[in-house]
Amino acid sequence: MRIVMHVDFDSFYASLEEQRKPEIKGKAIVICMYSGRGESGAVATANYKARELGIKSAMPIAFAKRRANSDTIFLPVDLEYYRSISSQIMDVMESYADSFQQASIDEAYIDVSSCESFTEAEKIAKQIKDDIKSNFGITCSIGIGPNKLVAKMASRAKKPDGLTVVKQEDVKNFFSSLSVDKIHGIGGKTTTVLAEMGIKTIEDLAKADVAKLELSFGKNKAKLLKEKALGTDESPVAEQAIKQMSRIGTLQEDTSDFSEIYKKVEQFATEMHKKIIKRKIYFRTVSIIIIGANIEMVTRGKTIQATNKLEDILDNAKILLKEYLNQDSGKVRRAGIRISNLVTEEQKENSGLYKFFK
DNA sequence: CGACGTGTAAC
DNA sequence: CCTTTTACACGTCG
Repeated sequence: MRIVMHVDFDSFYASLEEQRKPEIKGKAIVICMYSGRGESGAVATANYKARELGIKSAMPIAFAKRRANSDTIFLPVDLEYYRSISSQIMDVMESYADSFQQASIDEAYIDVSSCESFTEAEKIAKQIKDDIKSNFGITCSIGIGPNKLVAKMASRAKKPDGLTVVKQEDVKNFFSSLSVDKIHGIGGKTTTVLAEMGIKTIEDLAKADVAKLELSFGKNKAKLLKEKALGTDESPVAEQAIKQMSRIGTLQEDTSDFSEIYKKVEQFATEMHKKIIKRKIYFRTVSIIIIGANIEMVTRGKTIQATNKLEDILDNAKILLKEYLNQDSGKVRRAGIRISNLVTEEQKENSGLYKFFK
């Protein structure tokens, strides 16, 4: 039996800004991602004061400004700073872990199965919270459960600065009160379809007929939904191998001019190339990502032999972009690049051997 | 089955 | 009025 902890830093970006700018403490704070077109952009994080005004992550900045009052602070993201602090906190947390998994810049799973009991795990959680608070001046919310799914849902149950423990025998009771959209992995679309089937609570979902779920969701997802509703999750706490890498950005203005768009793609490709060389990663697929003036996203990709050369990204991106602009229509608002089908050096060598012996 | 493009979801 | 990055599942095509 495992004991898994999920740690979630409370409105991380906003908390860090508050921490280094004491004069804004106590105010509504909105951390913004600007696209480079004046005030256009989206909200990355809003602190709890700002959330009370109805300002939420992913909301267009223009919307947030309408909801803001004269005391609301708007700041641009400083990702480099957040990343450096995040990595320091991750190091601290990892020191408490039997195994560790960073889930994002502000979330991590800590396997503490070597604890004799949930009570002991809870003590460690308190230590972690104190440790983070005294060393970095921010709070976090922690959930403890028998697996990652339950731990994650527990950490969300009480925020900010929460600590929630859900033992195996408490899972059923903890879940029964919640609506399906509280399950990690069930978003708006799935919730709507489930509601049409008369399934509203996690309890409803746990009792639902799998065959009926399969009609709407397909075999795989139906099974997954059912498992989640029962609080089952065997996935281990372990760092996941990276499978793809992408960069995308907004153009100065909407355009269908090849060289304007390619300039941006080239810039992203160069940055990404540095990263894969440093990490000794090879790729097999190059894709361009295009978001039109209508905000619809399109991707066009091509798979080749494993490589790590910048030239291979650039050449393929160039071809794909030309093809796209030739046939498709409409102006482009945002453009970017993705490499996927990532392989390690070793995997690349092996695929070479396979070819050799074939 | 692999490749490709889209949709859903979470951050 | 519209950000960024990653993962995964599904349908389709050859």
